[in-house]
Amino acid sequence: MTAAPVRRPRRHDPGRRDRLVATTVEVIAQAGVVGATHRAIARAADVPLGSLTYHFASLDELHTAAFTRHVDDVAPRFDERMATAPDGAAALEVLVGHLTDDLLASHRDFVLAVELYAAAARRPALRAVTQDWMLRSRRSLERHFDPVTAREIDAMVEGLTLHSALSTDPMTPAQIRAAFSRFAR
Amino acid sequence: MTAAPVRRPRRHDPGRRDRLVATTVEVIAQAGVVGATHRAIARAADVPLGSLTYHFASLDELHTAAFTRHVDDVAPRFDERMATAPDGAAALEVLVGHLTDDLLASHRDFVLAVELYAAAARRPALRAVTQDWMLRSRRSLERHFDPVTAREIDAMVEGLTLHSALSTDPMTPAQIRAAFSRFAR
DNA sequence: GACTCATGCGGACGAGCGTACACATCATGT
DNA sequence: ACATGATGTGTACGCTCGTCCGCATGAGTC
Repeated sequence: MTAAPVRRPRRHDPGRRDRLVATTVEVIAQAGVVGATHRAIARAADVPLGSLTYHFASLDELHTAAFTRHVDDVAPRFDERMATAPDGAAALEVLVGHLTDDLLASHRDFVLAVELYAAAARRPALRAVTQDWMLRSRRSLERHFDPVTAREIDAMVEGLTLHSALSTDPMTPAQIRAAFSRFAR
Repeated sequence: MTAAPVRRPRRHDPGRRDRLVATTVEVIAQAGVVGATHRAIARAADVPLGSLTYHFASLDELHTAAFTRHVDDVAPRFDERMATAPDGAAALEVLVGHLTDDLLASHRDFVLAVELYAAAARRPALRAVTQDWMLRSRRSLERHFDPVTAREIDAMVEGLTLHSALSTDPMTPAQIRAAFSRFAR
């Protein structure tokens, strides 16, 4: 009797490519771009190593696809929240919620943003992804504010996000609200 | 006649440790933390590979020393500039100059900042370095503004830096000046 | 001048990496 | 039923990496 070789059953898996991109986003969030190796991603997605080079020509391409996906996931949600605010004052209040509830709750999104910025500083493809994200945020804010103000608010959101995520002494919701109230008409 | 082995002359080099830290800062600025390997740093500093492990127990320790040095280099300069401003209005104008002249000119400092943030999200030692930097910036701003406003300005500087460095469409000095004027009393 | 030890040097080791590729499998069109 | 090509799998290659370590050197001390 020959021992049956331990063999993972072959799997027909349409949409694996998409699933790999989604998994890569999570691996980057957990281990950074530096930790998002072919092998780490393959392990996380439970696929063989060779599957990655089949679906993506290079690791860079996979990273880029992951960041692009993340932006395409986050930007529309932000836009939707901006769209539901009836006026500028409500929009500012949405921003307060965005910074207190969402971002503080998910270290994940902060890591993804900052990993993208660092990678974008060195890789033109990712710089384009970042610029797209910034532009979409500004467009969402322009639902309620003029372009110049929208840009200032966008910068403020970025800065407060950083402070909230890395500070020992996070700002209170009241302080954040006060900061945004500078932009009220 | 035996060929003389090509041998770099041994060098007595006091302060090599400091020089290695300084070199590491530059390598990180050029190639990111990911590119700041023992070998890359040794090459840049023109020292043999073994010298790095002699002076630093691990690569992490060297990276941390590099970021610490960078903060100790940048923070006092910012504080000095704030100290020379006679009043709040002048301080805001210093910030405009800081964002238009200094940061746009040196991609270097932007890369170092964003690399630090990304690394800090994962490594407690670097998080402490980042928090120290943030605190010192706020203290500098408190020379002219109350603590709450100082914090808001600090966040705005951070956000505008990001936008200036990564945007296709950088803000004009006039726009930056207008943004900071929201904090004038 | 002899001793000592901090410092400097170069090579080596094992691990993990990106990528390539030969082969297995199966959905699909005929 | 068969052919075909897209998809899935396992393994191997060459490379770079962090770290280690034996040895060389020479400044400082007596």
